[in-house]
Formats: sequence, C-alpha cells, structure tokens
Amino acid sequence: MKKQKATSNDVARLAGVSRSTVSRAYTPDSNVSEKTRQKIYKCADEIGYRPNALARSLISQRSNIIAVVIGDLINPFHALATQQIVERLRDMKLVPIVFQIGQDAATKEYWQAIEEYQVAAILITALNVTEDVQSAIRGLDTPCILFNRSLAEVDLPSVAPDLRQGGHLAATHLVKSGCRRIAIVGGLAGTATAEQRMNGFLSGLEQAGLEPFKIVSGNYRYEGGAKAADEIFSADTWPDGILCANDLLAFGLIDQARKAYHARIPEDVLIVGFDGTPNSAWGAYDLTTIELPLDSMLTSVARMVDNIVNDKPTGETEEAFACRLIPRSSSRRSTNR
Amino acid sequence: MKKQKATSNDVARLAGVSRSTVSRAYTPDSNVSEKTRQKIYKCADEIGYRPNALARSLISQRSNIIAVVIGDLINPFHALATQQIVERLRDMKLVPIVFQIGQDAATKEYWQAIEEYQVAAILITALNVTEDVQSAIRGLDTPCILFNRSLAEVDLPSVAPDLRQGGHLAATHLVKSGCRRIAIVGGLAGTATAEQRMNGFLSGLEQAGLEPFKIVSGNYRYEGGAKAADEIFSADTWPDGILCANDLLAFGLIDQARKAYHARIPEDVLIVGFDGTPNSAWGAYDLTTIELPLDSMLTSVARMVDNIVNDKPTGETEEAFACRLIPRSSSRRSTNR
DNA sequence: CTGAAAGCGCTTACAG
DNA sequence: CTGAAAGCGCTTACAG
Repeated sequence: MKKQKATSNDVARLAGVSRSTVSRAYTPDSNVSEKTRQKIYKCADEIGYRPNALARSLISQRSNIIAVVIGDLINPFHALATQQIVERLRDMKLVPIVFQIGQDAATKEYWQAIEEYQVAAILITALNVTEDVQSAIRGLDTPCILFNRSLAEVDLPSVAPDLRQGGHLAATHLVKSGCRRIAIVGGLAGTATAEQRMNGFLSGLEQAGLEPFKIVSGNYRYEGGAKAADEIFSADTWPDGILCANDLLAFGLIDQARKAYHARIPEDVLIVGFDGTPNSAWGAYDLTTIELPLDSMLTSVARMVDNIVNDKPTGETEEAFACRLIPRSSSRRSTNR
Repeated sequence: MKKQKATSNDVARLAGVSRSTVSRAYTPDSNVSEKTRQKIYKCADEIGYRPNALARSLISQRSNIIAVVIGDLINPFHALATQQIVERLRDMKLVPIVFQIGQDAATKEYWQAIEEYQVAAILITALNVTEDVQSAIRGLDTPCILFNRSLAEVDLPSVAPDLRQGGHLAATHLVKSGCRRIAIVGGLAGTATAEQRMNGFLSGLEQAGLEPFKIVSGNYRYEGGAKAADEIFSADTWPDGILCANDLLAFGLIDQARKAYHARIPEDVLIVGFDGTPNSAWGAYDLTTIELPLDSMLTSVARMVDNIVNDKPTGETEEAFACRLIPRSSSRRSTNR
C-alpha cells in the first residue's frame, strides 16, 4: 500500500552519478555543475525523491528544528505571537515542534524529552515560567530563549517588552486624564510579568503622588476580570480609573461592571488594558491598551535564533522593547463630566 | 562550550553492557532484566544520556512526529482546537511539528517539504483548503487527516461537525423564536465549510416556508461582520433575526449594529453565531451559538492518528458529529415585544 | 536475557 | 567538479 520512499541511492542510480553528488545537489553553495544538478532534480522528481531531513540532521549534526513551548492559546496575544513565530521560523527555513507547558515543566524529564528531538533551540513563550521551571531548564544542553518574558534572575537570553515602562505609561495616562482614585487589577500571582506590570503601575501612581485606590488580584483571564469587577464595584465608592494587567482581564471587568453594576465607561470610570490584542479594538470595548512591541520582539528573537543555528556569536542576551499606548474611548474623558 | 552529547555507546561502556541492551532498556516490552534496565538508567542519568529520537526514527522506520497544518489562530475556535490537538498528541506520546498554511499550499513542494520530516501523518486544521490545495495533497506518501472540515469530494479521512445540521438548528431556532425576516451573513466564499453552513441555514428557513430576508457575504472575520452590519442596518427595513456563519462575524456585526445603528439585541433583532467559542459567553455579546462538538472530534481524530501510527486498520474515513445549540440572551425573545 | 553485526538515509573530508 | 569510504546514533533480526 504505502510505497517505499525513494532514497538518494535511487536517484543516483537513475541519474548515473554517485550518492555524494546527489547530496551536493541539495546542498546550497556546494560544488556541482548546474547541468548535473538539473539532471538530478529531474530524476528526483520522476521517482518522487525528497531528502530525508532526519537522516540529514543525524549525519550533519545540525538541526533545523526549533522547539516552541507554548502556554494558553485562549489568550489572544499568545495565539497571535505563536502564529507569527511559526511564520518567522518558516522564513528562516526552520521548523517548529511545539510543546504545551504544564505541571511537569518543573521536571528535568520534560525538557529532556524535548531535547531528544535534537532541536537547535528552545523558544519559551509560555506565561507561567515559575521558579521550579527555571531550575529545570538550567543545565540543559540546548540553548533556550525566553520570548515575551524576561527573567532577570536567570541568565537566559530573552526578548521582552519593557513592562515596567508600559505599566508606568498606563498609570500616567489615567492620571493625566484626571483620575484620582485608581484601582489596579493585577496579573497572575507569582509570575515575573505580573510583577513588572504592577511595578510600572505603582511607579506611575507614585510619581503623581497617588496611592492605589484598591488592588485586586487577577489571573490574566476573562473570568478573573469579571470577579475583580465584583470586588471593585460592590463597594460604596467606585474608583474613577482602573488599570488592568492585561486586555482579557479588562474585557471581563468591563462586561461585568456594565451588566451587574450599570457602570458606564468612560463616564463613570476610565479603563486601560495591557497587551494590545486585536480584540481591544472591538467596538464593545474600544479599549485603551498598552501595546506590546510584537514586531520588534519577533525580529529580535529571529536574530537570536539565527545566531544560534548558524553558530554566530549570540550578542546581547537580553533586550527590552518599549511599549506604546493606544488611546481609545475606554479612557476618553467624557466632555460632560 | 556546547558539551558533546552522550550516546548509547557511552552508556553501554559505563554500564558494562552492549549497545543493544541499552537500546532495549529504552524500548517498552523488550527483553531486558529489570536489574540491568535500572543499572542502565542510572548510568544514563549520570552522563545525561537521552536517546536520539531522530536516529531512532531513522533506523526503526517509524516516526512519532505528526505534522499539524494550521490556519489563522486569530480565530478563537482554531486557537482552542490547536491547543487541544497538541495536548492530545502529547498524551499519545506524539509530537506535533506545525506549519502555517499559505499561498504555497497549492504547490506540491509545500507538502513535500513537510514530508521531509518523515511525519507519520499530516493533520490539516486550516480553514481554507481550496480546490488547488486538495489536488496538491493528492498523491502524497503520507496519510492526511482533515480536522474540522470534510471534503466530500476528496476521499480523505476527515472528522467534521455536521455543519448542515448545525445551520439547520440555528435557523429553526430563530424561526421558533418568532423571526420572520431572517438575514444571513455567510462565511468565506469558496470554502466547503461556508457552503455547508449556508445550506443548513437555508434548509431551516425553507422548512418553515421562509425565504432569506437578505444574504450578505462575510469572511469569518470580525471586520466582515462589521461590514455586514452596515449592509443590513443601513436599509429601511431591518431583519428581525440574523444567522452568522461564525461567532467572529457575529461579534463584529453586533458591535457595529449597536454603535452605528443603535440596534438593540435582542429587542430589535435576534442573533445567532456559530462555533461556540469561549468568547461567545462574554457578557458584551452573550451570544446564542451553535457549538461545534470539539471533544468528540478530538477523540475521533486521536483514534485515527493512533490507527495510522500503529498500523491498525483505519476504519471509517469520515465522521460527522452533531452540533448543539447554546441558547443565550442574544436570541432570547424579549417579553415586552 | 544478552551481544555482534548489519544497516536506516544521508553528509563530508579526502583524493583525484 | 566528482566518487569511494567512513560514519551520525540508533534498532533489530540472528544466534547463543
């Protein structure tokens, strides 16, 4: 049923050349006459030959497989980033093999299983890179790169947004818009990204001489935002501005605030999200948000991966790119206020 | 810098056994005494040995790599499905290597490049499997499975929702809710899934003796829904119900209808989406939707893949699972109507 | 239960 | 520009 796959031997025989020459025909910049190369391609096509990437990796001791460790794709920013990473890798003739992060990511076995595939590098885009995960990563043979998160503590190459700056930007924006009672909905407890966003928020408020009106813990998910709304709007006094650690939280918060408390946005309260997801532009929210510099980060990580794959010096091991505020109506001070 | 990876030879030497025995220690159900197996594991751990999956595949002529061809992860259903597929594969000790579908998917080269990785199967979850893509797939050495789409024309194994039934369900629901002027926002032109959804809508209306009030073309994206709203609500007469080919279209339509035309949902018009995305439950929309049977589909595709990987007979080559209506407030007939 | 030998499909010095 | 030879790290009959 399943036909036997053609090998380079078959092509060689058919083309009347050696296996070596067939191999060269498929290796860029190698010494083959254009004439034989074309002849080989033609023969190959005839019998449906394609080089075996596995055998090639094995003998040449270099792999064009990159492991991508992803987190929750429900988060639209992660979904978008993952898709773009796949595309960028493809542009570099690299191929992603993807793993979902989970409980077992704290074990050495999890990462060794990845290494079995001889990946050239491991790209981690998952959110929850906790302490124990980090120590599991340490001591791997394979170079790791952190995407969209920086672990200042670990000396892992990483490309990350300047979340502190982004948080500061968000807070300052609300202050400038006239808010004085600013509440904060935090991100997933225990993660570095949540901490950095929070630090940014706080520093922005502090600079304006403001204390946070209230701090509520979130978890980066829609439901967490809805819950946060309950905590915030069930109180006697409402804040006049709310900083959310990501867009998803803001969506949940807005929906619940409107539905259960008839809060008007922005008339009653201004809201700022974080991530710059495509969804933030949706009419129901029209959410002011802090846009993460996805393109810059992708370009940077592409360069890092390229360096690793081509044995070039790695260069700087950490970069942080500035975030940008996208002003929308969720934080537009209403004229009739 | 990069330390030389340990091989089975190194372990064999250290443990005082042959390479064959080391190999057996890592092969389930093979003949090794438990004692030597443990000794081997211990030695392996000492020098950080892990079997090379590539070499293993090469010699054993079987691969546990599965190619997953994805489409647009902006679509939350696709994002969710992709994530779940990755998890299911992992449960089966299989590993996904992912490719983005693109223009070049209509070329044989695109698919042959995938085959270079000796994948055991190709799982296609992308949306736009057009005619020319199909003919490029034909004649591949590797078994392909269509996920979430069925191409009745091609004899490719597929697991799909019964979209026609789902569409019928949606239409009938609106009819029962009292709608008589029902508009339809269609999916991406030229795709089988859009056609099936449309057929379902139409058959539901026809059964009630209704003609569609208006048919507008969409593209499965948020922006398409917003545009459709303009076409529909700028007219003198509004429909009293709208069937959207997917949730994303419904979101865009709802937002634009509310914002630009002050349409009230469900007071002025009932709306039904399609896909059962997590977002449909969001408070801003609370969208009645046709839920795709994701779990059943995943279980089915997992079995198909398992059959292929383990050379078991494939069984039926096409399954269609029933969709379910999730009633929500976007289609709740208002009492004060 | 274990080992020696052959071989998966390829690349890459080496020699011409 | 081309070929013969060695070898990447492993598995699997075969023989014991």
